[in-house]
Amino acid sequence: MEIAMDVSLDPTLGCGQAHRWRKTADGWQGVLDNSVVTLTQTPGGFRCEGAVSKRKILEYFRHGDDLAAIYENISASDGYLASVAEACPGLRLLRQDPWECTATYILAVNANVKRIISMVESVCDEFGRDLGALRAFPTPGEILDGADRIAVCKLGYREKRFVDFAGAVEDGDVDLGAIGEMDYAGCREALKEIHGIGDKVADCISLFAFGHMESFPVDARIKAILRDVYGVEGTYAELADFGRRSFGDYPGYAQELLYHAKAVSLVQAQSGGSRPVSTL
DNA sequence: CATCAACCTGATCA
DNA sequence: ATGATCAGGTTGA
Repeated sequence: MEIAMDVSLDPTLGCGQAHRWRKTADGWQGVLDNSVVTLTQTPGGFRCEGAVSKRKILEYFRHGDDLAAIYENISASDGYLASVAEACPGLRLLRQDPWECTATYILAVNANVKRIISMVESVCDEFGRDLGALRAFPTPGEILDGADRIAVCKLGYREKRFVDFAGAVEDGDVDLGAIGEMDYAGCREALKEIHGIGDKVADCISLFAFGHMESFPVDARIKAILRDVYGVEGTYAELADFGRRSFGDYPGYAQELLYHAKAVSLVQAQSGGSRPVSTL
């Protein structure tokens, strides 16, 4: 199936917002709507091999986002971001499944990308349904049914949080559908009620699963960029607010671009690290 | 309300 | 080789 879209698969699937995409010789392989799919870049978008509906693909890649308009808006807000946007065309935010996104970001706490991937994969290997080349991300029920085997996944102090979250979803104590109906502030607060979810993870889930564009997650990397490039330091709330009022109408996209720019070492080339550091 | 040590695990660095 | 430090934070005091 051919998908026409303004998108670059490499930064979009490889930037760390989703944790199960792997670049193989054939293209990007992952699981979408419980089907194994392989995505290959084309000039006008990408080709998708696998049993998934076009509707699901378009939804996952946030087809409605007008990337040109978003990049233009962001670029007008800030010179550094303009250079980042120009250097990284086609980076899209994804709309991830709320359950999987929340569960994986509970695992992502205080761990590097490699470790996050290893934890997510081990959870899929241990509990997920066999889909052929890959396994599905497990359902809450599948995790609870095999909870006595959870130790093999080596989740550390995330283990109890992960199983407890599965139980809360299964029991209806956490209603992700209802959280999806909330505005950004409500969504964020509701997510923070869940043990193991703090400011940063709540913002990631608000952005990557619930599509709240005003979310500006501040992790260690973003914090370093705000300090080194913008000379800003402060508490989580202060830094997130700085991001929200500084980068146009799409703070979430701005955050993802800044994050990716750091990944490709643009910060050193652009900042020079000469600006004074101030507090808010 | 801000600060801070403790926390599982695995990788890197001295 | 073996210990310190750190990595996409959160919690609880």
